[in-house]
Amino acid sequence: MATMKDVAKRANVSVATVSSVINQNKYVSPELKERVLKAIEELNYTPNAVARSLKKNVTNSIGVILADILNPYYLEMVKGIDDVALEHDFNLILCNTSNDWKRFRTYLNLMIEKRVDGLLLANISDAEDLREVERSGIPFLLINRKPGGYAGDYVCIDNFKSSVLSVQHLYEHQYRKISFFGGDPAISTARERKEGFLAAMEQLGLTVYEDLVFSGNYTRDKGYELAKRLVERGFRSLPEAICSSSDLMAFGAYKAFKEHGIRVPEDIAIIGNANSVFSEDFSVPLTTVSHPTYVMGRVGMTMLLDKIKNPTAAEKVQMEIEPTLIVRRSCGCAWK
Amino acid sequence: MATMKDVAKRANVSVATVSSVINQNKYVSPELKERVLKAIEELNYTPNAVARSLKKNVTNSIGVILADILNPYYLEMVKGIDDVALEHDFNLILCNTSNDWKRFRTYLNLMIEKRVDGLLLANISDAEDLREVERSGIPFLLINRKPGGYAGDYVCIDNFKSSVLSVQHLYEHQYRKISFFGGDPAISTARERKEGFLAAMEQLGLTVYEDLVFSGNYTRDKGYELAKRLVERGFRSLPEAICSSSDLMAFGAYKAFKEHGIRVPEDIAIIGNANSVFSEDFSVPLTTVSHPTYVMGRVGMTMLLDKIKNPTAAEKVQMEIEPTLIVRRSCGCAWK
DNA sequence: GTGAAAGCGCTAACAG
DNA sequence: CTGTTAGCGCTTTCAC
Repeated sequence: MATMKDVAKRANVSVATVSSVINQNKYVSPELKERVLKAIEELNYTPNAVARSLKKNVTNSIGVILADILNPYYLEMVKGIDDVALEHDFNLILCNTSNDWKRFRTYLNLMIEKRVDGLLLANISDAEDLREVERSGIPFLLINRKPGGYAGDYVCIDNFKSSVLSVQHLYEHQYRKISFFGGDPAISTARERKEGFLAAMEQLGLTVYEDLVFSGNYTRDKGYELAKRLVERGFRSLPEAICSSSDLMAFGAYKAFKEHGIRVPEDIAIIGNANSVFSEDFSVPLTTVSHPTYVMGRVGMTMLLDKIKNPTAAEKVQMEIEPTLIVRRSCGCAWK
Repeated sequence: MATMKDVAKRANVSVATVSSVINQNKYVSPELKERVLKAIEELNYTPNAVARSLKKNVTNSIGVILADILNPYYLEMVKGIDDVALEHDFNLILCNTSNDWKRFRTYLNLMIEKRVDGLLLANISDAEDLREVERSGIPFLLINRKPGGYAGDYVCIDNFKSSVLSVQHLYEHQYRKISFFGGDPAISTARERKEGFLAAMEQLGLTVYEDLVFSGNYTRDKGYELAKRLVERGFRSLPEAICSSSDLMAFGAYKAFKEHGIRVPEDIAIIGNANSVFSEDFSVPLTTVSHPTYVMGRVGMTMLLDKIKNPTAAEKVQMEIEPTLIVRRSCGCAWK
């Protein structure tokens, strides 16, 4: 592959001149410029970004660390990140930890070795996991997840609010006995959604029945299992509505109810969370909460680039993006 | 950030020795090794992969170019690619072209500048688009899509077969008048699915009604629109079944039929394609064809790494992975 | 076994 | 304005 030296030789100029015309940061006479451009063309020369990175100590690449790439929830977020990155000529190095701590460490180390200019971490629910990142000195920003009470920079969805919206809507439907299907308490978003549920219940003066509040994970199977458990306690003790922390659990719950002849929303209402693809095409169009993940990605990447450009800026950037309720049918709207 | 020189100084050895202990490619006496390791620890030294890349002319990174990252179809594929990459200490640079030719060129150029060791292209349906890639000399492999009659290396799903499976299954249900909802003919997978449909129809001796064969795109809206068109021609002229090239179009078609009181599968059967997430939770559990995209990703990355390791290997690697039929309810199974 | 030194391709003083 | 040159941090001969 042709190098700058080759170009310089062919154009009969110095490498400095070649560099100047490529970077357009110095005046070069039209004649020389012409010659250089011609040589570049003829040699099919492409600048070597590796060499440039070594020299300038900047790689124009960002490491994006995700807990689970199979989760469609992250799709729009990644697109938002990527769109902004490209606008600034940055590249994304994708790191999927598969919720595996060892994999996380491996990736983190690789990112440090590769000298990424910044790190976007979407997998941190525990401050402990940040130790190594901080030690590296690489600018970073938490996105989507964050440890409780985290004082550093982050951008995320207001998960607390997402549950509040759900509970309020169910309340307006006159439901009073509401069950909560929560996620994994090890994950910050799940903790926040639960807190939102409890706070909303209290604020509305509703009784929280301990045996109707569940933790688990965001999967369909878990929703199925929890609903099944509810059903087995007897039809009479069923809650009037379910506030689910994920759409997937809502899907699973529906399946369990259906198997037992319990109708949604006639016998029991359900609200999901996160507005996943296809939730509209669900057996009963799912009422859920929409999370602006694309915006989160864009904002996150923008904030990170700011930090990189301006590392000394003291002000913390903490941002929570507002979710919105998407009313469809599973909550009982258009039925009652 | 500490460099090798710093480590060498602190350990009172030469940089060559430090390099040797890091790469473990030369004998170093236990004492020196000990000292070096200690210095590395104390200085929190991390090797600079940029410098190494420059010297070794190898970056350990692969550019993955996708047409549309929002399409969940690619999720498992990317995971397959990433899993294999990590096993070999490679990183993925994610490039989402958003079906934009200019973006593709921009990314391609960036990948060449960054001197990726290989390119995995999931967006090529036209040989023309490969010109620049070939000129770059970077090892590459087409994945998922490929130009018709492409003679280079690729791995993809047998899309032809996916339609054949669908038609055969519909045939077994005694459906004879079958409509085809196709994708964008500019995309290779759509072309292949259509060819498979036509071939299967012919092979089974079924008549292909020109006005029941549609091209469009894989979206839900398009499915809705096409079904609507069908309905407006009159109930009597409706086909018995629809072979859809995508699940999304099947979802859209269902919606249109439902609005007109046409039942699936009682009045008309539908088979989707690609087994998207949630197709099981669809209003009528969708019969569809499963594409082993994770396997495709793994195989693709493995093949590419082989090419990188062994650039002179003359043999072409062309692989088509078999899809499988997923029978659920929309085809009429468990009803008739 | 260990170290000195050249050089990967580029940028950025610094001279001229 | 243009060219010379010293590195960026690392690997790898080649001597000792």
